[in-house]
Amino acid sequence: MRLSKMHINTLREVPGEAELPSHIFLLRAGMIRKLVSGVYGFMPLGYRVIRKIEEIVREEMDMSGAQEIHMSAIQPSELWKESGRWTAMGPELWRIRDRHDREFCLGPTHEEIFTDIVRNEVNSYRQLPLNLYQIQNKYRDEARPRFGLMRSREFIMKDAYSFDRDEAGLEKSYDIMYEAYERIFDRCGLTYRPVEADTGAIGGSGSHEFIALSEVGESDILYCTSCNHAATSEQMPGVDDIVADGATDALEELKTVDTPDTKTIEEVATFLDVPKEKTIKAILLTVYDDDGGVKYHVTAFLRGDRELNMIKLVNALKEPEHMVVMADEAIIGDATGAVGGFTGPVGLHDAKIIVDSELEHLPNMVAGANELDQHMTGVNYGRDYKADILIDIKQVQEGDKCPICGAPLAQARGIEVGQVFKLGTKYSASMGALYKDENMQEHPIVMGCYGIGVSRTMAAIVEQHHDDNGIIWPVSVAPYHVIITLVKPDDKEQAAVADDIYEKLQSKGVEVLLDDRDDRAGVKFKDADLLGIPVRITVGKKAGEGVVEYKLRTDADRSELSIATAIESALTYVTDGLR
RNA sequence: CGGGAUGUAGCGCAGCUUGGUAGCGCGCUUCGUUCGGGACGAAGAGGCCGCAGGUUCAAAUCCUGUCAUCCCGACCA
Repeated sequence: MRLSKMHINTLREVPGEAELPSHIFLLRAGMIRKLVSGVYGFMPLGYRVIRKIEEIVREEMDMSGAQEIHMSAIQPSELWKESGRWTAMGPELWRIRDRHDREFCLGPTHEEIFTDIVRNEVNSYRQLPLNLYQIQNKYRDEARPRFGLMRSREFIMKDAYSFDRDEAGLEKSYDIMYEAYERIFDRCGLTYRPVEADTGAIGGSGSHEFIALSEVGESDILYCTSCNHAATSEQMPGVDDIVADGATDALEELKTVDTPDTKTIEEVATFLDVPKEKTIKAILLTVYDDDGGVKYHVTAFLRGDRELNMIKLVNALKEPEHMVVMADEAIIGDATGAVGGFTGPVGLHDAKIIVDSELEHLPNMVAGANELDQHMTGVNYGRDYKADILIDIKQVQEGDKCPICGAPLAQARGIEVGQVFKLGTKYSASMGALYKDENMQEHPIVMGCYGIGVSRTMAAIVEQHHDDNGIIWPVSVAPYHVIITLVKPDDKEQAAVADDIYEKLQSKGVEVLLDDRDDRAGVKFKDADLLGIPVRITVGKKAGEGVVEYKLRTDADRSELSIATAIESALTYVTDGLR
């Protein structure tokens, strides 16, 4: 492609809306353009990158035995009501109506659709296992779209669904997808880590997220420095501190003490001169029903220095996440006897009491007395209060113990580029996707689902591969492999050499951009760097002597090579980059 | 959904306090000189100053409302 003919518009200045490198450079390079908040279009070079990523995904999916289909993004509400997610998904589900006032949604994911297809078309165990996938636009009406392609309301996703006759089959399908995902992200040039993940609203029995490591990522992960166990910070199980300091045996008497103006854990601990580990923190929540009415109140208790993990709490309550919200202190106080800042587990009423498992073993704690300016000391689980639910609800943090081996955990941030789920029979059972076995017995099909955010992967690649001057695409996803910078397009000798290299590389299957624009050399160099084309061949002054300049985008050095050697080097580099 | 900020040319911004003919830089067009790391000069084109009300002789500027965009938080298959 000749740049003089290509529609491209690079920006010298950083658009005000962009904060992150991926967002800034993709906009500046003219690869993406925003339509409205969270909705982007892809321009020629950007769309080539998307297609490269899609092609890698396709190759690996096809090689893994999956078959590509294409379903509509428009989905009838009936299917979602059948699965129960029409209400469970909440406002993120992008709902639309047709002229007959019939309800639809723009698909945020396609479990319902694929389950529907399969229940209509699969009857026999002979048709299993089956893995269907598509690459298509998804819609989620995000509360807060951010960072360009990183969190958008419309995005490109590959979603795959596996159908097996039993758990053993699912395990196999899951492993195949897991391995395909490793190959896909390897080929995209990403540094990533698969981590154990929460199964969220989709439900199911097991899941991994593939996290592209990046400081700007929105996902928090924890990984063990010793055994390599890794999980999202929401999912990492807490390891309870077991206190065995002798005091364990001697349970103190329950006493109420005056603690004026000590609403925070910090203040209480300081006032009573005890470590925060000896205190109990209360968190008040309200669970709402579908009509917006109060279903019941919840008081959650944790050791004072801990943070609540909302995901664990919601999972323990078995309620849809968006129905559980931090409570209005005044309302919940009247209903349950809690007193803001002085809430404790002793003497509450009309509230579901959920207690972090750690507290079961911690003796003689300090907790709110449910009276203004008063706390209790010597609070012991079992003797003084009991939980409706006693379970791990604490947020695990860097330095906490690995649940597998006990070594300290390290924390990292990253971008979730893929996720694999073991769905089990959640959808097949509720939607009646059944197969008959050899004995004419009907069973629900055992499902898995597997997603890759294609457009988000593009952003993640840029986050990991850029410098101050622009993007540095890995060869595998670069919009073009080689850019020939023709310094003086009107110099016949230079133009001839550039054309020669252009033709020769293209004939070998290399994708080449020829920068024959009537611009100064500096402008072309800056653009080449911004666009991130892996190999640059500059045809300039010495073209007449058969010498050109060869430079890799990853590399600061340039070298002068003969035309033939430059072509050979480029070809080798590109071939190696494509593996 | 809470908090904060911003809407003026394709992009980046000034002007608003103190109302009086719409500005700057980049980009774009033309001409000339330049020509290997975002050149220089000259001449141009390009605006419902987000939108709607209000105050006023007069509103980009003051007031009210509204919409949009971004940031922090909440939320996030």
